[in-house]
Amino acid sequence: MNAALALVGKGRHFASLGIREVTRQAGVVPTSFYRHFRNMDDLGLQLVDELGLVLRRMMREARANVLQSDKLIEESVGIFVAHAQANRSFFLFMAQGLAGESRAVQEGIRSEMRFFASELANDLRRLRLMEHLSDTDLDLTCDLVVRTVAFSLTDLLSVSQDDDYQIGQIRKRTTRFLQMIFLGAGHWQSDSA
Amino acid sequence: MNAALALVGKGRHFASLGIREVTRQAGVVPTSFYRHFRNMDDLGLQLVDELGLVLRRMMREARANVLQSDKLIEESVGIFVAHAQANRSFFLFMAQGLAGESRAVQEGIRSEMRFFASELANDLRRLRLMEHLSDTDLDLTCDLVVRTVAFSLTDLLSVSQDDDYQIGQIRKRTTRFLQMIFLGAGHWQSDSA
DNA sequence: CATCGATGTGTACACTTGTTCACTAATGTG
DNA sequence: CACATTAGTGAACAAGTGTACACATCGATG
Repeated sequence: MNAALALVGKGRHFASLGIREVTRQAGVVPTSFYRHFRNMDDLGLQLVDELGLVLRRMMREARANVLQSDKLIEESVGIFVAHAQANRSFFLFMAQGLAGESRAVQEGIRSEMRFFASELANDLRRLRLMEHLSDTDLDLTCDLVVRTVAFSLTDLLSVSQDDDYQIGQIRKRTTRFLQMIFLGAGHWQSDSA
Repeated sequence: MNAALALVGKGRHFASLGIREVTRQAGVVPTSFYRHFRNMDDLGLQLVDELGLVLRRMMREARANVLQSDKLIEESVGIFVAHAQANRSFFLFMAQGLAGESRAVQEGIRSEMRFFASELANDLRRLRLMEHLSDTDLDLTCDLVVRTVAFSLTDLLSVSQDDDYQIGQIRKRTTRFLQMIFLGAGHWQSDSA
C-alpha cells in the first residue's frame, strides 16, 4: 500500500498502476502481491479505509485547536492545508479516486466525504452555530463546504509542495469561499425560499 | 479521439488507456495512431481542445434560453445537466482529467474552467446582477459557482444516465447550492469583510 | 493522367503484464 | 521444541504493450 501511494505521489495515476509495478516499488516479487490483495481494486479499497483514519485524525486536531477561536474558518482551512501537505499522496489518491475507474473506490471516497460532512454538521450544532437552519439545510451547507474544500485539494495538489506563495493564495481563496458560503447559510430561509 | 472517448464512456479511466487499445476500438491498426498523435498525452490535449468547443456551445445555449427568465439558476442548472447527459463521455474525460496524470491535460481543463468562470462573470455584469461586488469578488463568486457545478458533474456521472429520479435530486441539490452561494454573494462586503 | 501528401497496413522486436504453481523462509502459538 | 500459519521466492506461460520500418491505398491538385 505504501508502494502504491509512493507511485501516486510521484505523479502516476492510480488507475494506471499495475501489480508488477507496485511490487517492484515495494521491493518484493510480483507473486507476493496476492498474499495481501486479490487485485488492484482491492488494494484501492484498503487505501480508502486508511484514508478514513487520516481524515478522522484531521478532524480531531481541528476540533482541538479551533474551539476557543473566533477565526474558526481560517484556522480550519489552515489545518486542512497542513494535513493535505503532510499526507500528500493520500490526498492525491483521494482526488484521483473521485473520478477513478473503480466504482467501489469511488463510492468509498464519496462515503468518507459524507461522513466528514455529517461530523461537521454535528460540530456546528454543538457550537450553537447556524441554529436557524433545519437539519436538512444544515446538511446541505456542510455538504457544500466539504465539496468546496475537496475541490481546493485539487488546486493544492497541483502546485509544488514548497511553493509557499501559491499555497498561501489557495488557503486565502478557500477561506473566502467558505466565508461566502456561511454568509449565504446565515441568511438562508430568512429572506429566501 | 472518438474511440478514446468511447472507452472512457464505457467506464475506463483515460490514464489507463493504451495506444493499441484505442486503435483497436477505432478499428484501425496500431501504427496508424502515430499519423495523428505523438502519444496518449497528445491525444488528451486535443480532447481538451474539443472540450472547449462543447463548453462554448453549452454557454451559448444557456445565454439564449435564460435571458428573460427569473428562474435563472434553475434553468442554467437544467441546461448544464442536459449537456452533461448528451456529452457524457466528454464530461467524464473532464472530471478524470482534473486529477489526471498528465500535467498538461490537467492545466488545460483548469484553464477551460477559468474561461467559463470569466464568461459567467461577464454575463452577470451584463444582466446588471451583483453590481455591488468588486471585480475581484465577482470573480471569486463565479469561480466558486463553476467549482460547485463541476463537482456536481461527478455526482451526475456516477449515476446511470436514465435514473431520472437521482438525476432530478442532483439537479435540485445543485440548484440549492448555487442559490446559497448567490445569497452569500448578495450579502458579501455589506455586512462582512 | 501523373504525382504528392496524408492515411492506413503488415511484420517484426524487445519488453512488460497478470496469474499459476510448487517451494522456502520467517513468524508466533501450543 | 514442534508445528501451523503467514509472507516471500523463482520459474514459467500466454497475452498484451509501444514503437520502427517499408510498403500500399486513397483523394486532391498540378
